[in-house]
Order: sequence, then structure tokens, then C-alpha cells
Amino acid sequence: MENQNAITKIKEAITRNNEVLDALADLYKVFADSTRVKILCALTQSEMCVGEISEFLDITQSAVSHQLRTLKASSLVKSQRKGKNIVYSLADEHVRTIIDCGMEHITE
Amino acid sequence: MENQNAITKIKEAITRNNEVLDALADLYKVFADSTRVKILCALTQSEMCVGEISEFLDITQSAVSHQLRTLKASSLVKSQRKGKNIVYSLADEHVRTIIDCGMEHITE
DNA sequence: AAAATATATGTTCATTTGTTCATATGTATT
DNA sequence: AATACATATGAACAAATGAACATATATTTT
Repeated sequence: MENQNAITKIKEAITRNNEVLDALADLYKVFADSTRVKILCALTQSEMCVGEISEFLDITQSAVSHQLRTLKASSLVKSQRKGKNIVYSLADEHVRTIIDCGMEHITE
Repeated sequence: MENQNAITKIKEAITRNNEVLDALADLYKVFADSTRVKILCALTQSEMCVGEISEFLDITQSAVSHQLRTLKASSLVKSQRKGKNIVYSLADEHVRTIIDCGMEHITE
């Protein structure tokens, strides 16, 4: 059973990396919502405060805030107070890469 | 209002690409489940039939079949009958790329 | 210190999603 | 053709999710 052996090895590898794969799925969960994707996409262009995002996505300020919280918890965005606003921006370049990565699959 | 103008342009860009961004979120939705990620991950190593996947993930054959259906609908896997089995494999290299992309963010 | 402004949080509700169970479909083997 | 085997499908149900509403918190401006 040559092939069976190969399958067993793969099974072991998956089991061994179980937590990492769970974390991977969790990361994609964050990108798996069009509101969040749009927020992230906007932030690749420029930092923005909550009100601005709320205004141009045409959803409640509350909804935006909740989503930003999710994004922040996943270390995808960071925030910084500027005057009376809290300005959000991308945490690092990974976000851009991940978005581009997905885009390639779509636009082919 | 220099910055306001920039925001307006971003808003327009997001609105213009609304469908694409929705599709992007939909794509990520497929990766946003640990069962599916594990299936995809396994398939990067070798093609497999439903029974094998079911066995090593330790979930119902039915559950696997349902998830494979989702994966196929998103053009991430393809299937082919071989004898009495139906063997699934990755549809293209994009899957590998997308997984690697996310991995980088996690393992840092 | 009070009022105004911006953001965050708690709760509720409707919707979506993943799994299991039962069963149907389809192919291979006898 | 009948049986066994592998996969797919449908229904039901529990859990997760995203949005809105109401309200709390925090900072700035007067």
C-alpha cells in the first residue's frame, strides 16, 4: 500500500500543524466579509478615521467601530488619536499582500 | 480641504470596484473554515478521495462531501472519477499561493 | 465645568453556516 | 440483475456572525 502510506504522512502533518491551520482559517475569517475588505482596501490608500469610513461605506458608525475592533484584534490595523479623531491605518504590509493574492485568483 | 478630496476619491474607487471586493470577500469565506483549510492543505500534498479525507479529518463523509462541493463551486478543487472513487485535487496553483500568503502573516 | 464631538460597547435580532442523520444516486463487482 | 461500495443530497438544528439601536466613555472646545 504505497499510497496509503503517503496519506498517513499527510494526515500526521495536518494533525501536527492543527493549531496553525486553525489560526490560518481565523485569519481568513477576517477577510471574509465585504465590509471589512472594503475598510482594509480603503486603508491601503490612506489612513482614515471612523467617521470617514462610516460615511463612505454608508453604514452605522457603530458597525464600523465593531469591525475595526475585529481588525485590530487580528493585528491588521492600528489606531492613533489625532485631535478628536482616532485614525486607523494598516498594521503592516501583509494586508496589502493578502488582498493582492486573492485579487489574482479573481481577475483571471 | 486637501485630505477630504483624497477620501472622496477613495470612496469612488471602492464604489466602482464594489462587485470585485464582494467577490474577494466571498473567496476568503471559502478559506475561512478550518475544515476546508485542512482539506486544501492536504490536497497541496496529494490528490485524495472523499473517504480518505473523511478518515483523516475524522468527520463524517457527508460533511466532507458538502465542503468539497463548496470548494468546487469556488473553483478551488476539481474532481475526477478513478474506479469507484472520486479523487479530488487542487484546481490550480492559486490555492497554494493564497495559503502561503496567509501563513506568512501568522508565522512571524 | 459644561457642552459638543468622536468613538466604543452592550444587547438584540435576523441571517448564515457547518455538522449530523437519513436517504438518494451512481458505479463496480459478483 | 442484484448487491455492495462510494459519494452526493436534503432536512434539521445549533452555533456563529453582522448590523442596528441605545447608551457609555473619552477628549476637546467653549
